[in-house]
Amino acid sequence: MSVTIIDVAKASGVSKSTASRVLSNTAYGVSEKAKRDVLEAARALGYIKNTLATGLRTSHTHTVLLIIPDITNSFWAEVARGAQDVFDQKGYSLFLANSDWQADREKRYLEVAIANKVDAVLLNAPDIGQIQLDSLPFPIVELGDKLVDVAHPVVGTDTRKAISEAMEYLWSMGHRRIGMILPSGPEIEGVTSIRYKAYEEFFRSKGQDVDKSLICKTPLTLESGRLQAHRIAALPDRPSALLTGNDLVAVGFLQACSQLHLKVPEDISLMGMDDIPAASMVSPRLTTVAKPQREIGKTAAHIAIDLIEGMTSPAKTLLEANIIERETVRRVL
Amino acid sequence: MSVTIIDVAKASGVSKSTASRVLSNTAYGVSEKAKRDVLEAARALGYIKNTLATGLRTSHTHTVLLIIPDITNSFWAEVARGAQDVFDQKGYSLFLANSDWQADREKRYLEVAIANKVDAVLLNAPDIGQIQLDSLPFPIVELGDKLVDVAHPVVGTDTRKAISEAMEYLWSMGHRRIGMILPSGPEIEGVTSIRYKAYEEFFRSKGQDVDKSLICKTPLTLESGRLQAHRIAALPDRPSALLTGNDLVAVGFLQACSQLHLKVPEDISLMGMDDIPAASMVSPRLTTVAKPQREIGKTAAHIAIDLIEGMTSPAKTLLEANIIERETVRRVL
DNA sequence: AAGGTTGTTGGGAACGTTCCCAAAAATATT
DNA sequence: AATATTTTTGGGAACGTTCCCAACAACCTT
Repeated sequence: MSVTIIDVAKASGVSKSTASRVLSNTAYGVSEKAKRDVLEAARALGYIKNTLATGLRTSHTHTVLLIIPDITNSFWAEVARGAQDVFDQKGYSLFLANSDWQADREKRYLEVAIANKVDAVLLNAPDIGQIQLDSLPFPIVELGDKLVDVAHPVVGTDTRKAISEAMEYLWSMGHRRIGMILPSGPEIEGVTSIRYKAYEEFFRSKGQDVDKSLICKTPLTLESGRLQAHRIAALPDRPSALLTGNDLVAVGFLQACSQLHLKVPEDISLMGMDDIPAASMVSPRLTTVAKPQREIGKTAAHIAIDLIEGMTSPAKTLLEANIIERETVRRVL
Repeated sequence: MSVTIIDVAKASGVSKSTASRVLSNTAYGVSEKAKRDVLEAARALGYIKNTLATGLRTSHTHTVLLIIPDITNSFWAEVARGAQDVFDQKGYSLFLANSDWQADREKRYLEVAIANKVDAVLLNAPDIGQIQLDSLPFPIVELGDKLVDVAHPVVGTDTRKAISEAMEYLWSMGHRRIGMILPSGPEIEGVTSIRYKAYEEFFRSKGQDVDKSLICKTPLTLESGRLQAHRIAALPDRPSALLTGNDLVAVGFLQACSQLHLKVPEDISLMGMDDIPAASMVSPRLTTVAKPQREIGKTAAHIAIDLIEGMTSPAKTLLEANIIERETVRRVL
């Protein structure tokens, strides 16, 4: 079939042991000549190591599984790309899995991970209990903004800071009545409440009370962005700026605005969150706060590699979002 | 360490041979009782098969490598998703690789594929020679619109038909002067020329000559879309409709239009290609011809599986694009 | 009841590595 | 020159499966 280490050994006139020593660069205690001969023979024969055999023997596969909700979502695609780039560079191969937010699929993929003896797993899996994750035979790095401390490292965005910087930006542009659209649905990881808290905290720091009528919870979809535009347009005393839970909502809002008698940013300023590709394509181009998506993937990958190599790692890494100024926020007097 | 088939065998009081027989459902010639006992023991012990060992023994890993240019590009993300879904459902795991259009990376990944003994490879790799691909120890399915016949199956879009349907659509909306923006750059796979041919052919079928001044070649980016808008706005006798090489160009065009004295679709109709997510988010929402991205991934996966299982497969599968009517094409008299 | 047939079973080798251990060769020490 | 030390080497077992082959049991035949 394919050329094995034994073929290489024979061709270079040494035993498979020595051949293995040089080919797995575990090799100190091998003569220069032997080294050269083996390497030469390997190259000549086009030897490629069978990683299955290596993995079986060493239980070290140089393989990692990435479990994300949906690769089709640009956020996760960026995360995946970031992770892939560093794994690739470090000689690891990446398995990909889309969970579609279904706990049973997440679980099944973890079995795949065990079966394939991966060295580590990166995942976003809000639905899987910690107990289950802790008993796995490989290190885990979680992708998300989890608040609670868990046994494995988590890397995500510093949402609290992101919100407060976005608010500060709007404030600095002269906005005082700032509305907010929060994600509804099951209170996973306390993500909604951390946003709300940051919002409240911001106003408190400015010596203002929060006006609860400026806040609404809704699923973060295009459609609900449109709906909110209609609602807000009809408001007697509408906010001067709006911070939406993600870019999709903001884009939906924008779409509805062109039909309505609402102009952005003249009548209302709009700020999104995530910086999806479309954010720079709609018009006016959407001002938003970009999560460091690719950076999240990269950091998670680095942490995973550290963990694989037996080093310790930070329990929680929260990366900073940054504001992308475009055309949907205007300065008011 | 983990529980092996021998543990299961012991626990159920049979030999590893019988245990293997039932656990690898190669099992006819094993008593009902033994079957039940083994299954029961396996479940009780939480046995998960070591696929490395299986792979080493059988050289069948139930593993596939997908090499695409960039997962961050929604087109490829969709293809990946489609492939993943069917592989997943058929019990295959998917390795992901981003080549960034670099031939050396493509080659390196092929080595990874060999080293990991994958069962098949799906790739888009215009730069890799056929000779290299043909000598690989696993079936290959190529993703792309290749014209020439090659030794392995190709699945892609029927570009010719897509163009001619798009033209027909514009024609049916009353347009007669239809401009086209073609991809420039190295004439890979003859993709540009097939588009041009379809364009020419269409006019010929309508008994018209093509007006070469309506055609331009340019890299398919946002920026060149903007540039083209400026150029076309200044044209003395501008086309009534424009078919762009992809949605990105169309969106760039659209962006520039809002500053210019050019209204879409009132002054000029616009039709994109690909149906990227942003196409439905810009305003006016972009009419476009959608390639069956996810379907391409699925089909390629099915073909790969057929190939793995020793069945024959169609040499070339060209899937149909379909027109998504939105708001950038208007009917003229 | 002896032989034949079918159905079930277990032992052992194999897949391609790595790694332990002991042997051999080279070098240093007295 | 003999011994001690270090360096380099090769044989064989092991990783967890599958699969070939032979052995055994059970059931039919006649």
